[in-house]
Amino acid sequence: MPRKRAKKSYHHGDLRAALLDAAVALIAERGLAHLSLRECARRAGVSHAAPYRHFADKQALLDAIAADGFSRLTDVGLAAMQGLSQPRDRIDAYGVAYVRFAYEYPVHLRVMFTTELDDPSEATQIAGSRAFDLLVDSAATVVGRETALLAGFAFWSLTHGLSMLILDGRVPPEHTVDADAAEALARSVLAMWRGPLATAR
Amino acid sequence: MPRKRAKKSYHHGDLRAALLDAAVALIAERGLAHLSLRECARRAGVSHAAPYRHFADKQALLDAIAADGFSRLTDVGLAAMQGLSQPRDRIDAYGVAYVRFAYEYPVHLRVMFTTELDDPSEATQIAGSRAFDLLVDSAATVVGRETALLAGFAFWSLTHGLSMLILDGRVPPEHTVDADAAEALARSVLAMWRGPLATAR
DNA sequence: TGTACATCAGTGAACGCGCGTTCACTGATGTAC
DNA sequence: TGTACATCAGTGAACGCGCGTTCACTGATGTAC
Repeated sequence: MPRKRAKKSYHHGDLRAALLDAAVALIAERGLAHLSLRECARRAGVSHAAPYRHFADKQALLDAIAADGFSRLTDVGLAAMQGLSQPRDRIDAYGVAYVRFAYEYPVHLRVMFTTELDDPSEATQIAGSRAFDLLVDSAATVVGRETALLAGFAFWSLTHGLSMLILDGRVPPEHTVDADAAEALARSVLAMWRGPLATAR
Repeated sequence: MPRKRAKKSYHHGDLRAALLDAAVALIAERGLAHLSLRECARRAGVSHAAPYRHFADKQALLDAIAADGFSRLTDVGLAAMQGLSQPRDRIDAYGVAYVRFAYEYPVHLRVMFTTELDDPSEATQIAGSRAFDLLVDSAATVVGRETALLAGFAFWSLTHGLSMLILDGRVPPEHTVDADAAEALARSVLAMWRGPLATAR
């Protein structure tokens, strides 16, 4: 369905976005291994050669999903931290937002961290670094720059691990009935750990 | 190459194990999406129909890798905990062993937690539960049974997250030059967090 | 405002490929007597 | 120990399929004048 106009034209309007949506839906249904450009084209209501006007090849499609995911993650992280002045609060907020993002965009998160994407574009690598740097920078304001990297990794491990376990269905269903439940689980898990980054609770 | 004998017989000797090895190597090289039974057969030096004497289909091969991985993980976890009397030490040892396992068997870990495996066999599910229960049971001896599940999840998240980040190459290379370096990183990360499960350090 | 034209985003046929799976088969193995 | 025979683990041909990618093409779009 064209986004901007409903003309009789065979021009799609926003095929690129439609293909990305179709790809994400397809991966959600059948898994990364069964993603196919032809099926994406079919779902977007377009011939199987049309995607090549927007993506050089299949890898480029995956790359776009990853880049999109990283920039969304950075966005929700920044949004969650906004208005909080205490560094510890900011980091906690980022962690909770991370898990919520995982719950809401599971396919994106999986593609962001898949090794099926052979060589990510520079844009994707930069977007990925930004999401992580945001975390390390925040950690630095709490523990100091010299241990910030390690502290950032530790925090990243915790939130990333919880996110992956949720994605893989390893968490009892009652903790993931909806995004709010997942977020509550994230808060509990973060609270279990009283590290140098933890807020006094 | 036959394991037991070097006869002229066309019987392989241990084709099942050879196929599993080939599959793991193939996934390591090309990714899960490019795993193919025919290529595994080729690498095992056998006709493309032979694997069907050992695995019902491609999913069954994946399932076997996952089950194998879970049981290995449980084994290394138990081995690491053996001889340690302090519950906190035992849990820490399990976490370090987990990360080391991830470094040494990255393909197994990925298959264990992939959603490409549509419906794991009962054996695989049981093996998976055992690995996790080991963790929760240990946690229970420290924090008590009522919060053990949550504590177990938190600890699992941390070690699993760090493992996945290592697998995905998100950790600076100097921390993963070998298994010992990865293990040292695991110790540092675990040490960053002083939770109810943490050893007094 | 109208028109000529370059550009762009689609089409549909065609290519070659490797895959999963089935099937009838055959040669090797191991066991009962 | 020797032999007959059931079972087992391979073979190789064949099936149908969907895929990624290319190509010459055409109709729509937007812009310069």
